[in-house]
Amino acid sequence: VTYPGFTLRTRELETWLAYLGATKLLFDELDRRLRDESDLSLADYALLARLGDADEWGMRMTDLADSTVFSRSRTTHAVDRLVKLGSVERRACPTDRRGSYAALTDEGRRKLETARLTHDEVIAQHLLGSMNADDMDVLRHQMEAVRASLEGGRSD
Amino acid sequence: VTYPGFTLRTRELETWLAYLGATKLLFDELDRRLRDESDLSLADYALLARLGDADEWGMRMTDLADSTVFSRSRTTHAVDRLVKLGSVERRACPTDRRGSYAALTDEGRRKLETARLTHDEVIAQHLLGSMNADDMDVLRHQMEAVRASLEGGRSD
DNA sequence: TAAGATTGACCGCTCAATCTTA
DNA sequence: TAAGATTGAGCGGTCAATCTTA
Repeated sequence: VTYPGFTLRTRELETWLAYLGATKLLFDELDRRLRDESDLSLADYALLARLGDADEWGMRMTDLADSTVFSRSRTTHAVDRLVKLGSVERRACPTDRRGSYAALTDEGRRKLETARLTHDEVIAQHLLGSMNADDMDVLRHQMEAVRASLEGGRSD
Repeated sequence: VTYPGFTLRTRELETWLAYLGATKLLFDELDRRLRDESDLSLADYALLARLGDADEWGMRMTDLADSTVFSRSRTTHAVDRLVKLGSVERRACPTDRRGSYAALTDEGRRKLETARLTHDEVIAQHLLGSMNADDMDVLRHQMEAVRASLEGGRSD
């Protein structure tokens, strides 16, 4: 289907442009609402949400980076900021002295609970608002295919 | 369907996370390939591509900003950089002396032609690769609904 | 008074280099 | 020698302030 030295057809280009534009608007809106209402960027929220799913010991930095699709250095910088803000704390890794854990503080957990309301509301309203269960399944499968097609590269 | 004080269900959350992760991977890959092969960021490419669709006079800065979903100031900064690189030139607006036009130079047009190959290849391979025409229509309609739900806010 | 556009300070992200332990 | 993680310089984007013309 696809080859070097080739050009997108009209339907393909329009699909991509619709996806690009809508996605930028959605991410920007979500980021803005989280900043306004919880003083958190979308990237910060993604990190806290991941840590909220982990147990009380938190997660290894590398796992946190992988699960958010952030680079290692970005994860280090962002976690450092969240530590300064009091939402996250670091812990040594008992089994591998190169390793480092990040975990939510009580304050981080509270902040996450509040921010989740904003986050879920924006996603429900603007992304999922016009979709039924079938639409969601279609979108999810499409996106899983995209991810499968790309997985394996990332690092830092 | 959606209200404040509410939480995403499993299917909804998984749909969003699949979309978020795949989109980040795709945008990062596209940005990386454009930088490697054409020395252009994805944002630069979006601007050049829009100018490439305009006539030889180019576009007003505001129209360029709106069509790329960038803020006005970001558009100014980015166009300034592209002018320095020789891909874009500025022109005065004859009918409104507040206005400013940006247009491709010959070099910009050449650069766009090359970059378009990379751009289209990545999109065709990783986004559209596993879709048929119906899938594309579904995705496009979903994304148009998202955009409609968000349109009207942006400025700077 | 508002619209088009720009400016500069600040901040987060990327990249390459570095450090430490496996 | 490689893996986990961090560091700091450089750069692009945001935001608020500003300038000019409508």
